[in-house]
Amino acid sequence: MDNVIIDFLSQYIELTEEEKDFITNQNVIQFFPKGSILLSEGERARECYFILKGCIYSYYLVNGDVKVTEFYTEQQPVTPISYTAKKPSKYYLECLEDTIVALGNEERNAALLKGLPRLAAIGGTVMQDQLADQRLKYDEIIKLSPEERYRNMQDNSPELLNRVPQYLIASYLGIQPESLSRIRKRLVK
Amino acid sequence: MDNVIIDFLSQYIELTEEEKDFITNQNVIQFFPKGSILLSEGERARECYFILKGCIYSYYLVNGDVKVTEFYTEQQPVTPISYTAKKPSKYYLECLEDTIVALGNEERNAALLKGLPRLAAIGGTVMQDQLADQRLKYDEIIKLSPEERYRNMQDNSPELLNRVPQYLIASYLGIQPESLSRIRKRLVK
DNA sequence: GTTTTTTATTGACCTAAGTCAATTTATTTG
DNA sequence: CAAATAAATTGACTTAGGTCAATAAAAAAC
Repeated sequence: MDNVIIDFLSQYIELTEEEKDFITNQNVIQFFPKGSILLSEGERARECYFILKGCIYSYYLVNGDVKVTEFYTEQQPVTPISYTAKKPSKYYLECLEDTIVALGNEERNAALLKGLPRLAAIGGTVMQDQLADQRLKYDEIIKLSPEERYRNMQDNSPELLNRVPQYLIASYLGIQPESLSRIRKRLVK
Repeated sequence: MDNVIIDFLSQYIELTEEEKDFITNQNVIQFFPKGSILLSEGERARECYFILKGCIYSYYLVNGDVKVTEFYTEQQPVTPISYTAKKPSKYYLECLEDTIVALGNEERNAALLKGLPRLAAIGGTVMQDQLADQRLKYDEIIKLSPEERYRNMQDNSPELLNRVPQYLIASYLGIQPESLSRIRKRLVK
């Protein structure tokens, strides 16, 4: 289970066996059952997560309607804006499945960096990658119709489509469940 | 003119007069006339920009159609994905007005950091802010209709609406110029 | 394994945005 | 400042997606 986090870091840096052990021992692992709400609107996040197993999604509640903005799965860091910005969150984080995460917070991350200063160097790169991903996601929404974005999901992340209920996919695409149902019908032809 | 960049940095760090002078002297300032293309699709960006005066916008060309994704104005850093990711750009950067920028590149930024190591500390914060902004922009597009987003622009950045031709605003909102014209007509009532 | 609840589909109708063409208004440029 | 070009508006019509209600299918709970 723990090697998920080692695999992730190994994309950015080569780790010795001792370093891997150190990281593994520092980790605080926690299990959340499906439906657990990790962060609510108005709350200030004091922890960030790295998903070892399971799925988390973020959403806004806009006059009672759920507006999904992201799905996170294995090997993805989940860093709430309210964690870095230190102010109340405007969105929710909820487990879509039973989920196992490695927990981060300020003290623990500081301790990890102290014991393994080489990690500091990759922090910027990870964030750069996240920023680039986020920009590309935004750009895609400007460039493509909901139907085209659904086709992109079929091509690029078909596993998500099986994992996530369709009405949440619809919300993620910015449309109603009925419309997604009709898009799917159009596409099978 | 130069104090634009000092003002920007002062949001994050307090600078002594000597430090301000040092930064000002390090700056490479360049003028680009309206219509200059700073980056083209397929090109690899080797420079990043900080806008002292003027306006830059980024856009994709999708089968001949311009799809605007961002407008940058005074006191904003413009860091192309292709600059950090070191691979060909998928979008264009063009000056909407006569524009004056401070130029950054790897050597110059390294020299700046060497002379003023305290600056390193704020790099992460600037990037965190940019990531948070980018996420919020994305979330807004999921949550709001084109009309609502136009109203948001009226409230939050009315100066942009005067500075930028309407057909580019339409593209930025993800709609056709005709539709924006009709939205505007609806709203005056 | 049957009932209950949740999720997905379908139909009928509505509406915002798209498309294409024509016209008006602003901006450039000589 | 007149001509040329670019930008914005308007009209007529199409279409993708929204809405509301009913039904079907799937999943969860007992």
